[in-house]
Amino acid sequence: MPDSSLDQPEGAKETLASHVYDRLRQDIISVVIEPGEKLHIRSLCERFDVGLSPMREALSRLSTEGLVAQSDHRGFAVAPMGEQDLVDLTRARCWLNELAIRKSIARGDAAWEEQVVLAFHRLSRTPRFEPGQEQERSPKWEIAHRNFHSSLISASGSERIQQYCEHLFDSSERYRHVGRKAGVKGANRDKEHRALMEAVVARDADEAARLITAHFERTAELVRQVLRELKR
Amino acid sequence: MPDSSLDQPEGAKETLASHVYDRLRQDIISVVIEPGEKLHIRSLCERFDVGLSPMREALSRLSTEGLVAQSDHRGFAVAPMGEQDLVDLTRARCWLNELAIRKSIARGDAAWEEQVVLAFHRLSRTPRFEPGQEQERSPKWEIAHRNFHSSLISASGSERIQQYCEHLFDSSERYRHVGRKAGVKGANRDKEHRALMEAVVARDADEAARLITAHFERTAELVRQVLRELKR
DNA sequence: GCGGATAAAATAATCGATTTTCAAGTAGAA
DNA sequence: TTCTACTTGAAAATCGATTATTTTATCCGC
Repeated sequence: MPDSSLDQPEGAKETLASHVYDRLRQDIISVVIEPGEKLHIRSLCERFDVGLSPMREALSRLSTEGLVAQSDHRGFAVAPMGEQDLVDLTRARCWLNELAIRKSIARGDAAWEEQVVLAFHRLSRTPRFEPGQEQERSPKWEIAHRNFHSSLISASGSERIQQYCEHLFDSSERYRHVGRKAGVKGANRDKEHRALMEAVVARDADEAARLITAHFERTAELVRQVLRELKR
Repeated sequence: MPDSSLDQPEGAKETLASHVYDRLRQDIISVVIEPGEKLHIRSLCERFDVGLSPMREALSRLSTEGLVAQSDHRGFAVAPMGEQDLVDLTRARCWLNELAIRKSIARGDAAWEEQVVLAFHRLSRTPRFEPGQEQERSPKWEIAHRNFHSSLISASGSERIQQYCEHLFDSSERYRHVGRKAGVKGANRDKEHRALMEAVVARDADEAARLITAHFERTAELVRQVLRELKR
């Protein structure tokens, strides 16, 4: 029985805990659940139709990851979001990705270069929205976007650095979703991606570093404005 | 209220899960449990005298942290160690700490400087070994050591970057313990720490970056040799 | 003897009842 | 009225039994 990702992607193999972890994680990142919201275990169990143990395990994992805040004997809550946190996150993201892309350009071979070009191509060919629903971003686009950014730094020479970058990417995704919900458009995102790809092909580390930082800071700036308005 | 790690770390407040997490974590970092060793839940429950749920929760947290490897339906095992992993880890550590110390020197104020000086002083005043047992490193020294390295990067401007650095520090601690067990001496470690402190006070970013990288690479080199011999 | 299928044992994952803990609300005293 | 001590209800944490899965052992047919 090959698991067909159509009917039951979370079919037979995975553990319930893993499954529920993925689902809850997605809900938090997509801001389906509000930041700061209390996570009552019982309600979650009901919602996902599992027992306490797997639910608890999922929450534990998410809490070491920083998406959920845990305090002993007082349960779990979705990690709060705020302007200060966004500043912290954006800095870490800029610095780490700049570092990683420089190292990648220095160490990456032709195969890496091709990987970046390919990832860019796929991203540019993926529509940002599903033909039906214009307000929800296409999951396919999100995956392609993720892959593109991942490819840029995949030759850095340290698996861990990449892991950290991906972790930061996911954390940012939460903020991007807040922006999207408020109607912020990433207007010339495509152009920025193209420029990044071209800098890689040209092996221009300084330019790539400049671009990636600008790319992140521009997005963060848009979200910051939304956060300011929400607070009022 | 500094933690009373002497009398009763497992006071009244913590949950069992948190407590057992701390204990197991320490055992893994100190290489009391061999890398790669299978972690049979039942045995662990017996060992720490808790039920399955808290044990499972502790293991879950450790697995997102990377100290324990989890595979669905096949249980948990201590994360393996190897030369390749050490290379990856050391690179990440050098790059991230260099970055963080540069940012700290650029942004840190006088208070930060004083903090570094103080942390160094305390470290230099802490004996590396407990007067009785010469082969086990003093926990107090380890804490002071950790604090010193933490202080160096505490003005970087991003909480997350610091968290990553501390995470890497802990991962390295495992390798250092392997070295220590094999009788490797960190001969002029003290001198290196002093030089780092002085570079900070002199606000010499290039020198500090050079020193921190050298510091990590030297330690890694010693451990690498031990790993080579163990493999044979 | 060897390889593949089947059965048995071991171990992980899950559930739901039970225990423990926290905190909001209430009553009594100053 | 205000403060403290007690009560009580809600929620989290834990346990041990049960279920599902993997791994090991065994048995036949070749």
